[in-house]
Amino acid sequence: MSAAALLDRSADVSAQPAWLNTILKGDCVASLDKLPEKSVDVIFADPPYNLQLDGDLHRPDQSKVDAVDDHWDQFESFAAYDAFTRAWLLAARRVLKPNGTIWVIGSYHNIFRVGATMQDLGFWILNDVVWRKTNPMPNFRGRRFQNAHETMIWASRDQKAKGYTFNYEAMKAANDDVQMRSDWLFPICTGGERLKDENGEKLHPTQKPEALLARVMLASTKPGDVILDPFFGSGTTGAVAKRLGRNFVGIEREQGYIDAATARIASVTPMASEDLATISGKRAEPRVAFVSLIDAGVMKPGTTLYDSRRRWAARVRADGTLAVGDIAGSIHRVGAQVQGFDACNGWTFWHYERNGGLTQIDELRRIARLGMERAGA
Amino acid sequence: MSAAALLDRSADVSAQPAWLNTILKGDCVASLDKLPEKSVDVIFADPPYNLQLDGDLHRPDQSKVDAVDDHWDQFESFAAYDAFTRAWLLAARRVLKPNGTIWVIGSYHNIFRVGATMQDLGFWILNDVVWRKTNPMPNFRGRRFQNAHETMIWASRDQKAKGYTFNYEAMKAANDDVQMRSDWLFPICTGGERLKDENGEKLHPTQKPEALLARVMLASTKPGDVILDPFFGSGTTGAVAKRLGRNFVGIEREQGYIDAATARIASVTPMASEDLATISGKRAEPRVAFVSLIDAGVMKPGTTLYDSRRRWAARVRADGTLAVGDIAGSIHRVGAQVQGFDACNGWTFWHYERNGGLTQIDELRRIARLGMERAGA
DNA sequence: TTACTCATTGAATCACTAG
DNA sequence: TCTAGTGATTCAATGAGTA
Repeated sequence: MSAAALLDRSADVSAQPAWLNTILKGDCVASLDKLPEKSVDVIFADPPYNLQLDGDLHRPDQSKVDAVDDHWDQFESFAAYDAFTRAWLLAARRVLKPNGTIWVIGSYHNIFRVGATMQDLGFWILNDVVWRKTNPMPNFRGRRFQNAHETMIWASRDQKAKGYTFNYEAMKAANDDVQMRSDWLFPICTGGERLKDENGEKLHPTQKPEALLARVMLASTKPGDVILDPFFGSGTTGAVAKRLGRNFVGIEREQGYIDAATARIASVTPMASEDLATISGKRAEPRVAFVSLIDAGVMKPGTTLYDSRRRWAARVRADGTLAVGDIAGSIHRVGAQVQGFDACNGWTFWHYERNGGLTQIDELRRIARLGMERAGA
Repeated sequence: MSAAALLDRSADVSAQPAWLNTILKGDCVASLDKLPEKSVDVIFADPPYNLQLDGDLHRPDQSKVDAVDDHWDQFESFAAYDAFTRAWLLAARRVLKPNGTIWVIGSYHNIFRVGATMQDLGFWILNDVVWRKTNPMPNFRGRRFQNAHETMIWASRDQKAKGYTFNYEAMKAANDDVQMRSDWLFPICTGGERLKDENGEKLHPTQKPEALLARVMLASTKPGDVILDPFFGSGTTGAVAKRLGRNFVGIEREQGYIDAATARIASVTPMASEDLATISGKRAEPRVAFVSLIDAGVMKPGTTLYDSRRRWAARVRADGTLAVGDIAGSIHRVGAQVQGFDACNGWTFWHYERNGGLTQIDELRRIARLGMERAGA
């Protein structure tokens, strides 16, 4: 989307639902049920794992606990946590667009149960991403390894949903031109970023760093997308969304957190849209048919094309197909056939003679695209 | 245990059960049921990952990826995999000493199900440990993050078992005198360490590096302890156990793997006991991504960067890319493009304004590296 | 012997559009 | 919804071969 279109969209308030860029107060599942289905692009969830179990929770068969069987209580609390997890994930799934994705963050206390439940409900895991902390809390007793990371699960709505957003080229460019890995290094949230209450104590026990949320959104959303956070807490998701030109919806039960998050988000200045622009790879470029090069006169029928090492020579025909001996077809099919491969990118495989050397025909496609832009195509 | 005591114990063959330092052939659960209860100190398990591949995958050069499609990795459903997991974990738990611990390694395909089942059965998770690979396989289609790690769960037999072995001081000493973290960096198993069959092909599709097993054993076992591996495969657990003066028991179904593992272990020379305390893992040079400077707040989106002679000015964007007019990309690509070169080291080419003069952004990288080294990057 | 190029490979749940 | 066609996509190591 161009910067101008983005501005238009922001200005057209009437087109936005009332819940956009607000915090819904109340229970997570009840609030999710009030949102329209298939209405958000990405969900970021940081669910609690130290649930205070309600007193009205009973064993399925009401039986007396055998004092020897000390697994019962454990099982009971796991079962309650699983039920809670299942309920909010189901409600969240209804709200997610078919090509939307969900991020859930957790530690070893809960992430395995959450991940298994996500799989059971049909979510399709794309990656598990490790947040490595530069400055984790030490292990004071010296009885375990220092717990220096948390785990995020990134999943699409279901297995066949392939159209999710992943800004591959931007992630790669940001990572010194090699693919972004599944292990990310960030400091924990401290200092000025950490919200404090009136006593100077930390407001929220698990406030996430904005850099973590920024990476999540830059990787899996576009400007103008809607990001839902069903456990909004101190509002990091909302603050980062606003800064990065995205829309948010928060759900939170406690008024104290809602007040703090509202003030926090109000003080955020959105970034200039030219700083939000992102690179996109060839996939986003308009398609060019090989035959249109012939139509435009930049490629003449009868021209001979070669692979980079002149192992094969092909003749361009008037209808935009190539011929090598008995083999004929598109630039891609013929390129694949002569090499004995299933597939081949003809644009980069075939070359034409220019100034005594060989030039990829992809160069001609680039020129054709410039012409298309001038024509406003 | 002193070295002398260890020698005594090795000499007293009659005190050792017949199954010690052998590979039991057969089904995992059936073989476990034949072992006496509470007889092993540590279990290391590398169960099938239940990969669900859909068709072939080719590299950009059209070569086919040799994926794990072995029959032992095929399960009909999540329910079938869960039943399998539950069965072997239950059988393993009976064999484990009350103060014993268990390690299970997996990927996002299976580890969440395994972890939840472990909790259901009463195992008490001590840590989840991330194995970060220095040289993971890339994501060839550019549709996800590079899957650059696997996860290990380390758990005690139950919550109240506090007497498990954890060699805290040895781990700390091996890690430059700071606590060993839950994220470990090792290369995958290649080169001379990788077992080959008679055709020169990899013998086992998922052979683990010895360095990984060595750290597991140095952390959670003492010399003379018994380590059980119920999915023995190529026998890495046995080879490392012998080298480190520990005893092993393996369980494996396929005779081919048993033969190869037996020969492999026979060729291992045990380390001198006085050397056992001084081993540590390899460490790698930290690499800094430009975007991490933004994450850390030392570089702000919207900042203008210049080359040393201010011939070009570029704007830093939120996702870690640079923009000069229509040109956008990584610090390296943009530096190359404005100069008309094929390549450019953006770290030394671009500068930022400081105290009225220009400073290389490489200076910021040096600062970031100091922080990363502390995090064991 | 050294330096360089080129081919190979590893636990992988790896497209998208037009008709 | 299905089919056919286009065409996008890789990092770190090892090891063989060559200059």
